[in-house]
Amino acid sequence: MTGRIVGYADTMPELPDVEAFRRVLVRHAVNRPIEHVDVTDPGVLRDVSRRRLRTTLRGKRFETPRRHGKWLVAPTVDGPILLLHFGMTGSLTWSADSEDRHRHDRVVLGFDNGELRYRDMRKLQGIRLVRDDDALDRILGSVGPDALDLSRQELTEIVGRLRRTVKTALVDQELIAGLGNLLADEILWRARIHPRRQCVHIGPRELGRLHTAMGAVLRQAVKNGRVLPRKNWLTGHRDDQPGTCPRCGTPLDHGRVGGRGTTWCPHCQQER
DNA sequence: CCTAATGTTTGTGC
DNA sequence: AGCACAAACATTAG
Repeated sequence: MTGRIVGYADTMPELPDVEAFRRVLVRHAVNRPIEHVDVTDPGVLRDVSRRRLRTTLRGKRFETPRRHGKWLVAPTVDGPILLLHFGMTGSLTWSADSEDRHRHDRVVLGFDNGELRYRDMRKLQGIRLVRDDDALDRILGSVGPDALDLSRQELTEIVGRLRRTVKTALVDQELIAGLGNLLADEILWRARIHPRRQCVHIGPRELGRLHTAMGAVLRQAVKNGRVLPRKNWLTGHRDDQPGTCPRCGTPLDHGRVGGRGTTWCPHCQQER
C-alpha cells in the first residue's frame, strides 16, 4: 500500500519476468556495498553454504547484471558471480526498509539504501555462487541462445529438422533459452501453429510466423516486465470458465503436451 | 482427500 | 541418438 516494495512478486518467472528482476537489481543495488546477507532458508542455496555466501558477498558490489534465458547472472567487482534461478515461484524484489518481509523471502541482501529479497515458495531452483567465468560456463554451457535475440535463420536451424513436437522444442532450454509454458502457448497461438505439430513438418512460411510471433510477444512482455493478460492475447483467456479464442470465438482446447498443461484454439491452430 | 500449478533434472524405455 | 513419458523436488490453492 505504500509502494515501498518494488517488483513483481506473484508472477511465474519466464524470460520477461527475469528481465524485470534484472532491472530491479540494476536500479537499486548495482555498485553499492552489500552490507549484510540474511539466509532465512538455506534450502534455496545450491552448492554454496550459508557461511560462504555470507563471507564472500559481504562488502562486495554488484556489477551490471545480465540475463541468459531464465538465469540472472550477477557478477561482483573483483569477486564471485551470483547466479539466480527462479523456478516456478521465485521473484526478486526491492524494499527501501526491512519491514514486511514475506515468509518466503529466503535470502535477503542488505544495502545502505534498502534490501534485495529473493523470494521463492516452492524452492524448485535457487541461488548459486561461482568463482569465475569457467565455473559459470560449466553451469550455463548447455543452455541455448537467448530467445530474445534469435534470428529467423537461427530459429530455423535449431528446430527445423527436429522430429519432436514444436511446443516441447520451444520450452527446451538447451535449444532456446527463456521460453516457458505460458509463453510457448502464447507464441504458438499467435503464429497459428498447433502445439503438437512436429517441427520438421512446419514450413518456411509458418516458421516465419513463429519467429515474428516470438519477437512480438517477447518484446511486449519484456516492456511490461511479465506476460500481461490482454484482450487480444491468449493469456487472460486460457483460464476462463468456457475459454474462448479472442481471435475467432471458438472454445479453446486444453490438453497435455510434453507433460505440461497446454491451451490452444482448435480452429486457428490446426493439428496438421 | 485429490488435483493441478507458467521449471528443471533424472531415469526408463521405445 | 532422438524422443516421449513419469517421477521427483517443495508448497499452495481450489
